[in-house]
Parts: sequence; C-alpha cells; structure tokens
Amino acid sequence: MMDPCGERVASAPLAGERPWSPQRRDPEPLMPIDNGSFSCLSEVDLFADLSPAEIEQMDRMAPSRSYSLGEMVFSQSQPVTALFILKKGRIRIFRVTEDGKALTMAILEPGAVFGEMMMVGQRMYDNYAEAIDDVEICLLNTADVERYLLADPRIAIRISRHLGQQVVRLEERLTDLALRPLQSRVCSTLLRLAEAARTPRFTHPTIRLSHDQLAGLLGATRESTSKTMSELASRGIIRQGRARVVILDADALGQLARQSN
Amino acid sequence: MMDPCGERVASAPLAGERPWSPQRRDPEPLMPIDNGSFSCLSEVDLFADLSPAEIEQMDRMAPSRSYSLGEMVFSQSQPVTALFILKKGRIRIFRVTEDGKALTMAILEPGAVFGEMMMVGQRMYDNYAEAIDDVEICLLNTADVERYLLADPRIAIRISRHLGQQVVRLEERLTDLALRPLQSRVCSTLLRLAEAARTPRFTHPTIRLSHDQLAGLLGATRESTSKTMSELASRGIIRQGRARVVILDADALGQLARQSN
DNA sequence: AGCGAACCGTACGCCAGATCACAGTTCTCA
DNA sequence: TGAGAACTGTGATCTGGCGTACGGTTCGCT
Repeated sequence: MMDPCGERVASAPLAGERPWSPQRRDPEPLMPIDNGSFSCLSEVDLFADLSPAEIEQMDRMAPSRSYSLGEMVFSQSQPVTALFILKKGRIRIFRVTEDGKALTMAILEPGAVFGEMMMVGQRMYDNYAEAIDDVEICLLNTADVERYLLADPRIAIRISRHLGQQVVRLEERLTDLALRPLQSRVCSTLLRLAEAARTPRFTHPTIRLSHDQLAGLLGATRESTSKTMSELASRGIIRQGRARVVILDADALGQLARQSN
Repeated sequence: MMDPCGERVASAPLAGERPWSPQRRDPEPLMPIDNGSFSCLSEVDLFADLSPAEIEQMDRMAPSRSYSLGEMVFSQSQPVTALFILKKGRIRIFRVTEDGKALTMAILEPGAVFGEMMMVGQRMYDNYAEAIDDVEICLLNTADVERYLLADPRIAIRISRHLGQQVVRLEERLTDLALRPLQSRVCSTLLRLAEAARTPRFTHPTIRLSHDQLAGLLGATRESTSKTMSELASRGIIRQGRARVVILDADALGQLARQSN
C-alpha cells in the first residue's frame, strides 16, 4: 500500500522527519547469476609462478569435493588437512562464542585460496566454514603443498603478500568496529564487498547477501543493519532487492565510511 | 583513611554490594626494570636460519637510531623505508580517525620486528608508531632485505608464519570486540600482554601499562577500563600499581575472558 | 619543597545499538 | 497452490559503555 502522503516522502529533504521510511524494493532478479567456475588451479594467482606443466600435474592430483548450501565445509571436529581452493560458490568463514553469537570473518568468492596459514604452522583455530551457495572446492594435501609450494621462494612470497593483505584488512575492520558508528561500518563493508565481487563492466556493483549475512560481517544485529540499509536506500545511494544490494553511488558510500560519529 | 566498616569490605562476598570499592594501591616499584637490550640481530628469531657470519655482516651494516619517550618513530609523512628491529624500549603502533580517536594495534617489546609487510608489498598504511619508553631500533633498508631475506625460502616462511600469527591475533581481537563485554576483553588482553612480557620466573607476570594505554588497546575509554580493573583488583585477581598491573590469578582471568555477557 | 603533569577513582546523564516482538512479503518446494 | 521458510520493516524498551566532570594521589623536574 502506498503511503497517502507519498509526495512528501519522495521529495523530503535528506534530514527529513522520517529517518528510514519504507522503500519500494527491487523486484527483478535481472540475470541468472554467473557463479564463475573455472579449472581448478590455473587462475589462482597464488600459483602464477608455476609452469603450466606443474599446474597441470597438481590439478590432476587434487581431489575435489562439493557441498550444498548450508553444509559445513569444516569445523574444529574435522580439522583442516591442508589447502582449499574454492572453485564454485561462496563460503562463509566465521567464529562463534559459547553462547552462540557469531561473527563472520570473511565471505570467500570463487578463486579464493584458504587454509594458507596451516602450511606455515597455524591452525584454523576457532574458525568454522559454511557453504552459502552450492560449492565446489579442491584440496591439496600437505605433501603436495610442501613439494610444490614451500620449496619455491616466489610462492612463499606470494603467500606472505596474501597474509599481509589480510592483516591490513583486519586492522581496518578492528579500528572501524572500535571507533566508528554502524552507518560508517555498513558503508565501508559494502564498498569492500563490492570490490571483491567483480561484477560485469557497465553495471552497478551488486552484492548478493542478505541483511542477516551483512550483519554477521558487521558485528551488528540484523535489525540495526536493516535500518541503516533502508536509510541508505532512501537517499538513493544503494538499491535493495531480496538478499541483494546494488551500489548506486560508491562515492557517497566512501564519504559516509569516513565519518566517525 | 580506612573505611570505618573495613571489616565488612574485606570479608564481603564476591558479589558484594559495592561493585568496585576503592583499593589500596601497590606502592613498591620493586625492582629497577630490565629493559632487556641485546645485540641487534642475533636474538631475533626471524633470522634464526642465517649463519653467524651473515648475521654479523648485516649487523655491521644496519644503522641504528634512538627515540625518546613520546617521540614518533614514523607516521605517514615519514613513510617506512624497510624493516625495523626493536632493540630497547617499547613502541606503540596505533591508528587514528579524522576526529582524533585512536586505537592501538600493538605494543611492541624488544626483539620485535616490524614493517615486515612492506617487503611483501604492503605499506604501513594508516599506522603510526610512538615510543613509549626510550627506544633504540635498528634499520634494514630495502636492498639489505632483498639480499638477505627474500632470497632465502626459509626466511620467507618465517615471515609467513609471523604474519599468520598476526592474523590469528587480529581475528581474536575482532571477535572479542564484536561479541564480548568489556570485562572479558580486559581479561583476555591482560593475559595476552602477560604472556608477551616474559617476566622473570617465580614472580607474578607484570604489565607495565597505564589504564589509559590499556584502554587504547581495548577500544574503550580510560574510565570504563579503570572501573573494570578496580573490580578485578577487589576480587584479588590482579594487583595494581601506578602504570603497572600484576597478574595474581591467571586462571580466573581466563575464566572471565571466556564470558560472553 | 613545591608545582605541574601524569595517573587513578567515581559518579551521573545520555545514547547508539541490542533485545524483543510482530507483521508483511517473497521464495521454495512438496 | 498453499504452507512454511527465508527475508525484511518497524516499533517499544532496555542497557553497556561513552562523555563529562571533578577530586585525590604520585611522580618528575626546577
């Protein structure tokens, strides 16, 4: 049902008296999303230094597994063997507390390599991994890893680079969480996600996540996240669909992300 | 002045009606603290794989600098050249927002190596570094680093291991900040610090930080930090001195750290 | 020996965001 | 085709920790 005074809503000033007024949502699923699957090892830039022959050989040896939406890819009980490469679908890495609250550490997109830490002596510790699409991954066991990767200094450096990137990201998230209000965190998170999900050229970046999933990433509740998102939508900065967000004005997001109160 | 009903305070049950009653503080500075300086490169485990000859050679080439309490070791304006090794004193790594709020990312103790990320293509980004004691560091420039480190896969792996450790730490801090109340964060932070500051055997671990500095590490205000600390002190879990905290009951801290509300 | 600076305790109002509680809408799948 | 599940909107209420304010104590320096 349309608001009787729809006119006023539509033309209300940005600092209007209805802070997050109801939005008409985006109906169109637009196009059948491309999950971008690919032949296991060739496109992963961690392996860019290997010769095609080496890659092919590893590819043959790497068993692959699939999981369907909602399945756990691993948890403490199934400790991680070695190295995963995500071929298709997305995986959510998260942690939980004793009383069931969760924070998601990352949403992995196809092409992601994870579990790198183990090869340098880390465990996945308290991290869980859950498939949030139908997922296909391939596995490299410890022996393969040592043979092909640890021996090669170029690859070791690529690993370092990757970990260094993670450190930077985490430091950013930590300061944001400590020092910035929810709205800023929403904005920077959306930007980060938009850039991770390489969308086809000439279209607005689109993020295929529900408010709930976003909230998990933000360290906030679904409710406050919804509220903030509606606010952004009402300003025309984003457009919303069911479990989808379209970034319309990335610059405005950047602006708001830098706000610290 | 002693509380007139001191008896009641002293024997009050833990869940007493004066949640953070005033504490007699710890007067004794005890012993003239050992800042543990050492000959630059030999004790840094990042270089454990190098031969004594190589270490000695690097040592000769590595210029060293000193800063006094409160000085900035670097900031964006003085971009980082290469690699720092902290010989003496402590350094606080932190970030600030536009409006001046700060979060400290780490307190580095002697022996710490920092700036590793740059050698693998990172910048220090928005991090500042400030000496919180009188400090002595030595520097390795890019050329040295490439010659001695990048070439050696064993060292590359050590770097990865170190970065992996940082990732784990940061993930932990992030979840704590998102999901746990202040008291738990205080407890886990104290534990983390206690284990970093390797104290002489047979003494209680001691942390030489002010409430203010702790607060910066916690993402909280000095006031709430003080309150929580006093509470812990009144329970006999820690003892307080001016800019010093002594851990009396690490197990209790561990217990409380796991609380999520 | 005395003054300013750094530290610490405490208290009270306030607010962003959590919690709880529904209602409406759009999918999915039997 | 219809029942349930997943997703979202929106209020009412509560609260941990922030902001602010101020007094006391200890240290370092002149």
